[in-house]
Amino acid sequence: MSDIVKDSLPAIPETAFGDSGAETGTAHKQKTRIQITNEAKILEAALEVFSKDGFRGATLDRIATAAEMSKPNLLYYFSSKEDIHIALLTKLLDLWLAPLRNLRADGDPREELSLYIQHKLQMSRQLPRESRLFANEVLRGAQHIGPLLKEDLYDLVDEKAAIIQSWIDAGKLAPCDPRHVIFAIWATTQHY
Amino acid sequence: MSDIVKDSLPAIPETAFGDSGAETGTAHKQKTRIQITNEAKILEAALEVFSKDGFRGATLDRIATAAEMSKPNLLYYFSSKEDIHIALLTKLLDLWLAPLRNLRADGDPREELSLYIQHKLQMSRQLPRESRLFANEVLRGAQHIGPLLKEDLYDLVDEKAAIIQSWIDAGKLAPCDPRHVIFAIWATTQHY
DNA sequence: TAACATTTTTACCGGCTGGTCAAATATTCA
DNA sequence: TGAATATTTGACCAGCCGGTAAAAATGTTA
Repeated sequence: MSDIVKDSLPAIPETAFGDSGAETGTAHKQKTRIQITNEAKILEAALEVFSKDGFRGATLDRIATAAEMSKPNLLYYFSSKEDIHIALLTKLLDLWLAPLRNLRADGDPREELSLYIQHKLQMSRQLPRESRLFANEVLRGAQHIGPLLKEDLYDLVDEKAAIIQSWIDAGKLAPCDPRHVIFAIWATTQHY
Repeated sequence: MSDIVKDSLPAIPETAFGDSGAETGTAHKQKTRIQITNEAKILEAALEVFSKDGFRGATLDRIATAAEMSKPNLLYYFSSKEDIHIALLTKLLDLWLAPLRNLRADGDPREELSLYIQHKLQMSRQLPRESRLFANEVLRGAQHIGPLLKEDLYDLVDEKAAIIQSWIDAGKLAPCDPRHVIFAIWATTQHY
């Protein structure tokens, strides 16, 4: 299959999500090497399973098998199925929001929106499981990341919708609902 | 939420899918009134549940409850969970393909593609459950309608890709992979 | 109404589900 | 080393899963 968009944009950094070290605020115990590697294995397995079958369709058994681990052992690291799901979404949220974050008020609307779309498309091609994971979650009404989103997403959408509105007001862009623009582009995220 | 597209296109006919009467070929027994109404109730309930939770995530119990029916009673009309799912997809396949079918070779490329997109968007807004149902199915690799699709979809995509290619050859459209155009627009189907 | 076919319910099954518990094992470190 | 801690395992549970069997209830028709 040929590409509709060039693949050499900013290039999504695989290591964009760290966080396995010092926690802020509450003094957590230092994580063991085993803990770190096993939690990573579990989240990788969970990404595979959740992105394919959705939250309800996924099972702990399959996640455990994919992580090469017994189910009780898996539950030693995460206390419930929902716990894993939330941990996974939390870990990937910033990555998922990155394209929108990059939208700049200064700059040509057409160019900025085009960049945003390319960034989104690039992500859905390079990280299809992550894209499907969020597609599934949003599809089902964002039941699990609702609280998370409140902190980040709403402000972000507000902020970027304001930018789009400013372009409209300046006559640089045809009048339309700024939020609807963002949502419409979001819908394009998943290519399958 | 305001509309980005005018809602008064061809208007999707609710009764576009009949089929509850005479079967072609194999001589089926005439369906009872009760059969007709109950099968309709089940498919309506199944649409609700499958579109929300996907195939694996959906359960017969929930479908039965939604159809106000006991589970064994439900299984009197459809012999398995997969049976219901396939029946539902089959029933809605033509509806789902309709927008693409309408793409005409004669006519302005910009206008035709724009119409196609509007038709798709209209469908995802007016029939969100149906859209999500197919989105889910395609997302998981079209495991259940694979056979069905072979009959219809591949030919259809071939045919319409050829139309787009002819526009490119005639210099009416910027060069690109015609199939990719179709897939990109498909991705826009689900708005959530 | 009686014979018949259709529909619905009740009771059930084996396997899977998310999850617990306590015991066994491996690791760390004084 | 050995004690303390961290990890892993196996056995288990109540409830849900898709699905079955057969009897009971209902509808149809002569």
